[in-house]
Amino acid sequence: MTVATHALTWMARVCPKRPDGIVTSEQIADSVNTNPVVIRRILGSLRDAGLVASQRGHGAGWRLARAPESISLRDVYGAVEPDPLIALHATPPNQKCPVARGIPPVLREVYDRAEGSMKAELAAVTVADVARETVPGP
Amino acid sequence: MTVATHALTWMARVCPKRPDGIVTSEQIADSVNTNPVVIRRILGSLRDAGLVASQRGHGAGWRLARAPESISLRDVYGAVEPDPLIALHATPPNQKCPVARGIPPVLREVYDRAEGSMKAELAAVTVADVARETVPGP
DNA sequence: GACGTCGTAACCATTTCTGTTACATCAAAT
DNA sequence: ATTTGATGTAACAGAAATGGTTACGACGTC
Repeated sequence: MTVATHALTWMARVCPKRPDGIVTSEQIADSVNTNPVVIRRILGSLRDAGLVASQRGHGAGWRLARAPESISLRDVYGAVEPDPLIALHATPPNQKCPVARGIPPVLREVYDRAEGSMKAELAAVTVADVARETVPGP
Repeated sequence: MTVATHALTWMARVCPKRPDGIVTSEQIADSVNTNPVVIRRILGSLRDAGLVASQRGHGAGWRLARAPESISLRDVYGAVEPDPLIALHATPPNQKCPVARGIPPVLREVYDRAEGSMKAELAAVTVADVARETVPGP
C-alpha cells in the first residue's frame, strides 16, 4: 500500500515534466529504494484497477491513467490489498462448541463494518492531496 | 484479535455458570481448537490491559475482570494489536528524493486517521453484544 | 534487426505466525 | 509438608507471508 501510493505520488509529480508523461519502473524504484521488479508487480495491480497504464517496446514505461485528483487512496487500497485486514480463525474452531460454531459470521460482520469505515476515510484523500502535502524534509 | 474475542465471548457465556466464575486455558483452547499456551499468551495481553484476571495455584484459571457489557472490541484490539495495521516503507526510501523524504509523515497521518475510524467502529461493539448475537449454527 | 523496457517465473533470505514441548512457579487442598 | 493442577515463560519447529534478486522471453520503437 505504501509503495503503491509512493509510486503514484512520484508519478503525479514527475510525469508532467516528461514530454510523453512516461516513466520507467527503474526510476520509480530509485525513489522507493527497492528493485524494479517489485515496482512492476505493484504497478501491475494498479494497472488491473485502471489507475495506471503501461507501454511496451522501445521507450516503454508507465503513466497515470487518470488525473491524480481522481485517484483516492481507497482506490489504491482496493487495488493492492484484496484481503480483509482483520482475519478470522487461522484454523477452524471446534464445531462441537456453540460459541465456536456461531461466532465467525458475527465477527466477520463487525470487522467488515470497521474496515468499511477505514476505507471511507481513505476515500477522502487523493494522490493529488498526498503530492501537495508532501514537502521535502530537512 | 479473533482468538481474543472468541475467548472473551466464551468466558462471558461460561463463567457465570461456574461457582467461582473461573475457567482454564485448556477449556478455552478446546473451543478455539488450539493449544492452551496460545490462549495463555493472548489472555496475558488481555490481563495486562485489565480485561481479565488470572489466578495461580491449585484450582487456578481465568475470569473476566470487567462486565462483558463494558468490554468493547476496541479494548480488545488495543490490547492485542499494538502496531499500526498499514505499515510504512519496509526499508527507508531514497533520502535524495524529495518525495521519498517527505511522504512518510503524510501517509502516517492518513493511515492513523483511517485506523482511528476503524477503531471507533470497534468501540461500538461489546463482548456482550457478540455473545448475544452468537447463535449456534446448523 | 538492435535496443530498451515490460511481464513473469523461479528462487532465496528474512520475518512472522502458530503450534508444541518443557519446566519452573505458585497457592489451594489434602 | 506434600501433593496437585494450573499459570508463566522460554525455546524450538514448521508453515506462510514478505521483499528482494536473477533470469529471460515478449514486445514495439528506432
